[in-house]
Amino acid sequence: MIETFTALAEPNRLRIVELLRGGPHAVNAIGAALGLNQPQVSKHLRVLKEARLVEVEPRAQQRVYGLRAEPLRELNQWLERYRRIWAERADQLDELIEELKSAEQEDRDGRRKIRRRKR
Amino acid sequence: MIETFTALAEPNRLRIVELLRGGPHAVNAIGAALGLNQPQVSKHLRVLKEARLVEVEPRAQQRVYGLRAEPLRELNQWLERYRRIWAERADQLDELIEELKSAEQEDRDGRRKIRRRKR
DNA sequence: CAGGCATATTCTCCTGAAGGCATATTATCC
DNA sequence: GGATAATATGCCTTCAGGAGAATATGCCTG
Repeated sequence: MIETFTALAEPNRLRIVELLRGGPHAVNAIGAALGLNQPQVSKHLRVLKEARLVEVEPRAQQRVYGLRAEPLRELNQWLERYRRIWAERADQLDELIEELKSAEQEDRDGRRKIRRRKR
Repeated sequence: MIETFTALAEPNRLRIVELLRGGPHAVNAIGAALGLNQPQVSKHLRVLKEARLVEVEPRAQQRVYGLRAEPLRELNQWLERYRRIWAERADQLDELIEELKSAEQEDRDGRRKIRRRKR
């Protein structure tokens, strides 16, 4: 998971991935499309390959790179575990704020101190 | 998007996010749970906050951090655009390999050269 | 097999970011 | 207001990794 995030965190690498979304490309095509020189493209592709985000197919002297499904599926699964958070309309702390407001309400007729509860 | 990936690419930051999945935590609680000293926790939280992945709620002297939904939704949307790839059973290059096999088939009774097509 | 392509690798330089430690800041309690 | 707790910030050092240029490797054609 970390490796996937790391690979996608680099701007040019993300651009490469976005480009490959349209289908497999050869190295020089990627460089031409994104205005990168060839060695950097190869290096970025290496990282992406190690993260298993792309795979290669030799085509004469060219190497055609295409996206792999697996890490994207894993990313989806990871995100799935957070669905409870992003599917609900409110953020986590909104509920907490509600709690606080009720607490303040109770405090109306008492001391102004707020007790902590996290251990 | 890049900012989200960058924030999640750091191991300790990812651990913090995973921890916060269970609900909001105060800074010291995070440090205790993950074995990090306080300044690093604050710094990581700063990055996460700038990436809008977390938000703060003051609670007396403590700061309670909780996850925000928005970037996770954006991540889901981003991933959605790749659904065509990871939803299908095969990777991009598998189709290409099929093409190649047919091409070789044609070459059986001709020259052995393979024409490129990507410009 | 010589020559030319397409790609990969190596080396060096340099910037950015993470960790550790000390200190500043903010809020609470007495 | 002074002491204390919780957190944030600043400084320093270290290290990973990205860019550039040169070179190596592999493959094809004549």
